[in-house]
Amino acid sequence: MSDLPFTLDQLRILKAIAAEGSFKRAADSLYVSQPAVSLQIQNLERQLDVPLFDRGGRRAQLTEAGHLLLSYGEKILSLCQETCRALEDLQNLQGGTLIIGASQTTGTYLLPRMIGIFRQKYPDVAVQLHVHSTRRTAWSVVNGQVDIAIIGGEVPAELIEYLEIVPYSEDELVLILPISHPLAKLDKINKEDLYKLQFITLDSQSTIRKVIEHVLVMANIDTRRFKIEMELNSIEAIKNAVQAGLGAAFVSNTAIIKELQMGILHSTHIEDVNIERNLWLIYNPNRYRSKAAEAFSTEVLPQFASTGFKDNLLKSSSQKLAAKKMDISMYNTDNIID
Amino acid sequence: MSDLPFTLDQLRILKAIAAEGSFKRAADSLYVSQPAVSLQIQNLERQLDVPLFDRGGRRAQLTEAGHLLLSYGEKILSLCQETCRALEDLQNLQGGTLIIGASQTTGTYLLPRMIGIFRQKYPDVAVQLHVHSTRRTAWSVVNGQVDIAIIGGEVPAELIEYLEIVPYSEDELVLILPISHPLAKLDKINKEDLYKLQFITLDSQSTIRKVIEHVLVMANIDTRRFKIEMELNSIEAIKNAVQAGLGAAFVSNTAIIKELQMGILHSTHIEDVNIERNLWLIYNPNRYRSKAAEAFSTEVLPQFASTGFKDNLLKSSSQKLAAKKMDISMYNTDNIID
DNA sequence: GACATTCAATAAATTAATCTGATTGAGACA
DNA sequence: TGTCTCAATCAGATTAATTTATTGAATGTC
Repeated sequence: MSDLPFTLDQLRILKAIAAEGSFKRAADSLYVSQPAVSLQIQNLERQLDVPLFDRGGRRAQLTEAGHLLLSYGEKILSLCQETCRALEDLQNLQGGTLIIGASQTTGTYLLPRMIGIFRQKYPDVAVQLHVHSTRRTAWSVVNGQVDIAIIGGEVPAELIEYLEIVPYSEDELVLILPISHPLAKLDKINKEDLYKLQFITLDSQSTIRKVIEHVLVMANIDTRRFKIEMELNSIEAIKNAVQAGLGAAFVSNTAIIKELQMGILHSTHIEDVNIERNLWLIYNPNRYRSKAAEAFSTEVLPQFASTGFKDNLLKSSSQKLAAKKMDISMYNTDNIID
Repeated sequence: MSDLPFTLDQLRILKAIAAEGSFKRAADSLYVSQPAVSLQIQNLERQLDVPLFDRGGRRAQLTEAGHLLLSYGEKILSLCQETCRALEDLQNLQGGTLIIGASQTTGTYLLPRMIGIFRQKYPDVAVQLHVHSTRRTAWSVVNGQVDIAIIGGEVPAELIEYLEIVPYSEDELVLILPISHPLAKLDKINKEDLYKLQFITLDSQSTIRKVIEHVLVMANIDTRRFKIEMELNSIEAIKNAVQAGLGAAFVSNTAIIKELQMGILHSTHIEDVNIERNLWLIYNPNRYRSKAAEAFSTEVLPQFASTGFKDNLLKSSSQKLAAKKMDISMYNTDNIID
């Protein structure tokens, strides 16, 4: 098949002969027989149609063409070595890239800490964090743009069959109030008090808001009576708005750790209501799992997971889905957050 | 014997699969059977102990390691080719190959004449002419697939530092009309008449069209008022369309020499407007320059060049850039012509 | 949902390439 | 001239690579 007039082995032999100064010693240094060396060089000369050695005496002397090929050959072989090194590095997590997807809350408050831990262990792996809507994140995992992702919303139905979806942990949503607010003194507030508040919320399509409304409606709270002061699309912006006294908001408790410590926000619960959502780990079981993704999954993720996650992970990976082929594309990218 | 974990043939196969997007098509393009490809890739994966493809379905998708090996493999293979060229060149300067790149107009009308002259002098040099978009041509020069190229468009900014770019000559663009057209009797036509014409043009992304629009707008002509009858992607097709009376078009005057002689097209100018573009000679100063390329540059190119080209060439080649390491690859190939 | 198609993996058989061991011939040196 | 070493050559064996044919899975079609 080969259109190429030489092989890497032939270059290696050429180099060895040049280094050793004799076919015999080159053969010894390469642990092959002397005829093997002779034949390969003959092949090489025949394929290139150029003599590479002056066989005047017993000493092998390179011709001009031999020198030229040797100098190129050394470059080629060293590139080959570089290639091997690069591949090894990739295996040993000395290089490579880990791309993690997340929705806003987890991407902002949870993953940076995880990535910090990972980077301490594997400083040579470049980590990228892609924060997008659940929908878009799921698509990225399916088509391989993202290795693994942690999301708070439901995976679009059409993608479920292409993904491994593992319950990762729970995210508790709490009500935050300005510290100056009269209700901020209480540890729990009752349902009726909710109707008196001004709310600052995310977009109505966001997962967090959907979860909240669902839980509250289940608890016989009429969310339609809520007064919504404003809708913002950033959790940081909501926190600042609440802090400035503009109203109350539901946010993940992971988002306000710092503010609670500093005493600039107050968080509280609603009597008899617990607002929680599941966080899910998703990955594509039909794709090659990089070493970096493996290390992140087994060494970092469990530290932040709820109990049972590890078992879930193992179970799910053993119940491998039939490998289905994915050949559809995402057309409308949305910008729904969280 | 081989300590090397891959062979050049395996790299060739890997590259073919990546290019063709399938094992089967790669096998066809290499003139081997499909199992040969499969087996070689399996060997490669076994030797490297790393999967190179995601075999999710029928589609072959490179893994991270696959991409890494591919990018190194391309470098290695291109170095091998360079080696061959250097060797060919050494044995006989009348042998060897000269590969010239060009964009559509120059490749169709200018270079064939140049190559004819060159072949008279050096009948044993095999000359290849690669006609592609400016962008793709520039990439080919950078990675050594093409020795020298003449292009009409701007070199992509990211490649400028890897190329020597020399102004070569000017290409004048003229308006062509069917001989039966009422305006064909005039030597020059005035601006207002342009708005009455039906135009046949190249794609709006083509260099020629960009140049034309730019010059006309500078001359206070509102190109948005032009009636565009059709867009074709071949200059020959445009000429035929004009000849058939379907409309008028702007083309390089080098493209219509024959038609003018035969009297089947009429060319004209616009009053007070001169549409010209620069043609550039590009080559890669960091690569081995073949004897054939040298001969073409010094003996044929000057015959068609504008005055001063020779000085430019000398000046530029003396100001040799520090050899920069080229470590990027071209990802999206475009098909924009000229 | 059944059918035909296409692609990649596998199996078995064939062919090609490469290696080895033994031998021969050609310089180098005493 | 004889001896020694090296490289070339030959025949046989081994290994590697390729081909044809087949299977199974995934897609697309009606």
